[in-house]
Amino acid sequence: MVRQPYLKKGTWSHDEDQKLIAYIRKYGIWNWNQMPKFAGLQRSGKSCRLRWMNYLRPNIRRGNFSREEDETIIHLQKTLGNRWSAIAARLPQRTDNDIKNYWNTRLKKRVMGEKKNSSSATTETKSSMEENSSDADSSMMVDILLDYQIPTMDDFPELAADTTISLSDCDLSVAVDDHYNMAMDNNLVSSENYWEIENLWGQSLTMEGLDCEVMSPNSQLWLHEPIYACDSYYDPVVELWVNPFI
DNA sequence: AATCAGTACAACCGCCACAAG
DNA sequence: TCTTGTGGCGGTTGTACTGAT
Repeated sequence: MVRQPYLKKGTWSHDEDQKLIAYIRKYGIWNWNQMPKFAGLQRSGKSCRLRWMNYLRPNIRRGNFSREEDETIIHLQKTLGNRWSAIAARLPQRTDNDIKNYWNTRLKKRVMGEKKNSSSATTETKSSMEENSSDADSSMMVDILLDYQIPTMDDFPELAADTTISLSDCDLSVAVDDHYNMAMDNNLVSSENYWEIENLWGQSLTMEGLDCEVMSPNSQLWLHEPIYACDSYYDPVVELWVNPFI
């Protein structure tokens, strides 16, 4: 009988965070299920992934949602439903979990309250809504987001695509996916352009010059996999976090 | 100071889609 | 075609914090 290794649950400690950050910075993301073992973490791959995606990943903005963000979330939730990842893709630096929590704890109540008020007040409806500046502002913001047009390779002549490219799974590609879908719906971009763009993101995220021998016993297995380049995730904030402890 | 209730946020769970063998 | 492994998503729960009593 194979004994399952002990897997820690619950809140992450500072030490665990540092281990995960340091490991990903050094070796990139190759396989969430295998990674914790080599990073010295007694966590499930899922737990590591979640922690990284929702908390440790660079360029994440946390808390203090602006009024524009509030209105954008409300609008997008109205149009897209509870598709938090799709909503997050339209709100730079916000995670789907963050948006979901924010919606469930605050915005939902606010919207419900507004609904109650609006249903009780039967008279002043359409005209007053059009005059409502915050609504107009947020509508404009949503329009801007939905109208966003993806750049083509012509916009980046300095990045002629004759290099070897491997695609990477990252939020940027998710965002590109969503923008692509929107753009395709609006006949703004061809499929050829899409792959050029996807490759463009991929280029900056492939790994280079890693010391494979020290990564893991089965490093050969993942050497060919598309992963985050360690340095592509460089971020001054993470640098601040990591360096004092290495 | 202690306790309780409400709130915000972190994390887990179960399900699904997809790719590879 | 089926099975298995992996990653992603949304719903839900757990936990820490804060303010009221």
